[in-house]
Amino acid sequence: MGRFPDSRFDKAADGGRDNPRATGAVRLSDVAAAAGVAAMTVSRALNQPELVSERTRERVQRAVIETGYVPNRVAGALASSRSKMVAVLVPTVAHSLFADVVQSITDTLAVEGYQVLLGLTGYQTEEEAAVVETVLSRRPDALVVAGTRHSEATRQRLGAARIPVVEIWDMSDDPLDMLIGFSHHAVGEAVADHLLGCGYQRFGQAMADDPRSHQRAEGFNARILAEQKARPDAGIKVTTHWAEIPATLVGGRTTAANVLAGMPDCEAIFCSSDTLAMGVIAEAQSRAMAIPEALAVMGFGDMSFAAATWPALSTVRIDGAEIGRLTAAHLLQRFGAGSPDPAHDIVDVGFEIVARQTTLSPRS
Amino acid sequence: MGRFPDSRFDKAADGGRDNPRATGAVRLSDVAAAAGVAAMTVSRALNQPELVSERTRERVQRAVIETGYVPNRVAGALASSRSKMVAVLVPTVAHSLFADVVQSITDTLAVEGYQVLLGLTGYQTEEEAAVVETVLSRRPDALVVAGTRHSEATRQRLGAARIPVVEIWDMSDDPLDMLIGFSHHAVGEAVADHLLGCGYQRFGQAMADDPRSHQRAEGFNARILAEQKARPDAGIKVTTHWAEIPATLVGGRTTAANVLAGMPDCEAIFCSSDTLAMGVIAEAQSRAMAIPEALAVMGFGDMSFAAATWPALSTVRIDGAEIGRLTAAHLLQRFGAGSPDPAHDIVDVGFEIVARQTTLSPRS
DNA sequence: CTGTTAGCGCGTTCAG
DNA sequence: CTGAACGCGCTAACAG
Repeated sequence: MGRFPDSRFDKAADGGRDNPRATGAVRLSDVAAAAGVAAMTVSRALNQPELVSERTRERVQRAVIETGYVPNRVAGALASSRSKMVAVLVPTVAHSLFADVVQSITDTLAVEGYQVLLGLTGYQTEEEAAVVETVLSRRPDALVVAGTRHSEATRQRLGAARIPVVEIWDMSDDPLDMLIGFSHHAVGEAVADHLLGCGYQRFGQAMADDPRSHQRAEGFNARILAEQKARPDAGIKVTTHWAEIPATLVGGRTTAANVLAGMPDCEAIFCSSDTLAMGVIAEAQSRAMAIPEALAVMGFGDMSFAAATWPALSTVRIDGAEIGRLTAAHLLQRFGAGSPDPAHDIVDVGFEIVARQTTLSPRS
Repeated sequence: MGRFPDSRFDKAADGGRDNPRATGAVRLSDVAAAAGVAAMTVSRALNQPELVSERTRERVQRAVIETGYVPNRVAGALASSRSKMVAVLVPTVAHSLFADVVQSITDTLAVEGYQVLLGLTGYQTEEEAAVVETVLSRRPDALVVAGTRHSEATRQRLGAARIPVVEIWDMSDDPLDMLIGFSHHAVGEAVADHLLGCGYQRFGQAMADDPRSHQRAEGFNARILAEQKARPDAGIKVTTHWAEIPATLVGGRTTAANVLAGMPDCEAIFCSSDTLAMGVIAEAQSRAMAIPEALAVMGFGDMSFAAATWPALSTVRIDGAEIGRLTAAHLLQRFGAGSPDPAHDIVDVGFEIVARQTTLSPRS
């Protein structure tokens, strides 16, 4: 009582209601009374209208509007053990890649009446464990998590939760449950192959210092080194520089400067994200280096904007929106809301240069 | 039963538990039994440890680990009518401005044990109404909403919800409850004053077609037109072009092209967001127009990255993170977690060029 | 400091 | 097609 200074938070100030209660909110039974039916009938009229006669349905709807009833899904969730919430765990939402994922999942689930419970894990496994626990305490109906590297505690909790779990944005031989992702190592390889195919020989990397960027860098380097061995006299070389996370334009610019300081004749720079690529491009512009004539820039993420801006910019494209949509579709399928078409178990994540399919593998 | 094809979703397959139940999850009473105490004691040991003797507390903690108990906050929320959730409603999360807000609020609330229920409203009042209703059905403890223009239905529901409501990112003479914002009209005016002060005379605007950008454009135009009247022979002119939402780099580039087509001698362009500004800069670069010598670019949002990239780029800066932190701080204060310092009712939203304070005005 | 009782508001189940 | 009883898992309020 009186936790808040102003009267609107005093529960006693419930106004002219007949039966003032703790929350002061309109309940199902209030609507039922107004409509002259049982509470259960109101519940049905709202959730399974087809089971209720049209006449009662109308009376209920009128009563709902009259009373200003807003269903209490907390109670509903407890009674039915279905929360209509999906937890979405991403490292950060302040990065366009993940922001797009969250946007897309949210939009898609909203259509089916699901809501998103957001969990931001940072890039640390430890923090993820804490977020997983809090999030699971809300009993979401499903959980989407970016990344496949989890602490043992997280794996256990996620297993015990007995809900569909979808790992996205990475590859794994041992998925927790379902997986919609791709190999970042393969992305790096594909980028290297592409650039080698273009005839470039002196490469720089401007990579964010996060686990998945490291994988892309490794894939890239592996291919470059292999080519060095295959053609030892071709003058192929590569240098890698790291940008602090979160990746920013400034970070991209600084890292580009570092790359060019160490390798002034660098021909092409591979960046771990679109944001960094923009920074690299900025640095190039400020040095009056034409793109891509003097310096080719390779991004990662949905760089359609950059591609349109600098037409010659090559880009590995992963459509975050599309990943989101697929994710949601699969979740819904598991919920029984979609068609159980087995063909949907094969997912093309939408690479432009790299195209790789992953299989949904429900835990046995 | 059997809604899911694989057995892990069959509730009967509860395994070797002594007392298989609907959800199959460990309950408070299970922990209580394991610890040899009453359920209530476990609840207290977890939520108000200071009220429990150290010895029982330890026994409980051991039992929690043993059983792998994850609290059910759905039940907790129903019983206590405190959900420990804060709803955050923004038009989109696929825009750096709002993504930063969400990131910041989430981080800050997490420290106090609150979680974010995300609601994406699009830019439409109508959609907002629907999102408000669904979100309120989860009974959040508070609600943060971007913008001050709401439908009548929304205003009513928000009022009836009897929770703290914080409007952010805009100004209003008639706030629903609390308000942490600023006037977009004033931002436009300040930008115009700044550019006029720099001696520019021929202005373009590249604005996103959303309500708040319109306000900034109006403020800008109002000042420019006033100056025109004051100095009719100074050759001051202005042209405004709109970019489709969501704002993209490509949109910025296209809009810049439109501006320059209609006003080839344009000296300065005011953009409604950092993203559009980046696109305008790109277009300028591709035309070999030096920035800011040939064309000055003015952004809006946290363009610290761009400022570092193009040092001469002027920018009205609103620190999204800071807004978030303030917002959260105020929420927590209302929750009783912060000090009820009345000085906190005055908030500086952190403009660099425009500095304006707003007052928190709890509804009477 | 600990335990007991009685709901929170709704959905499930089974009768009518 | 509609209704009544019961319980989801937890916490408020009180009693010891």
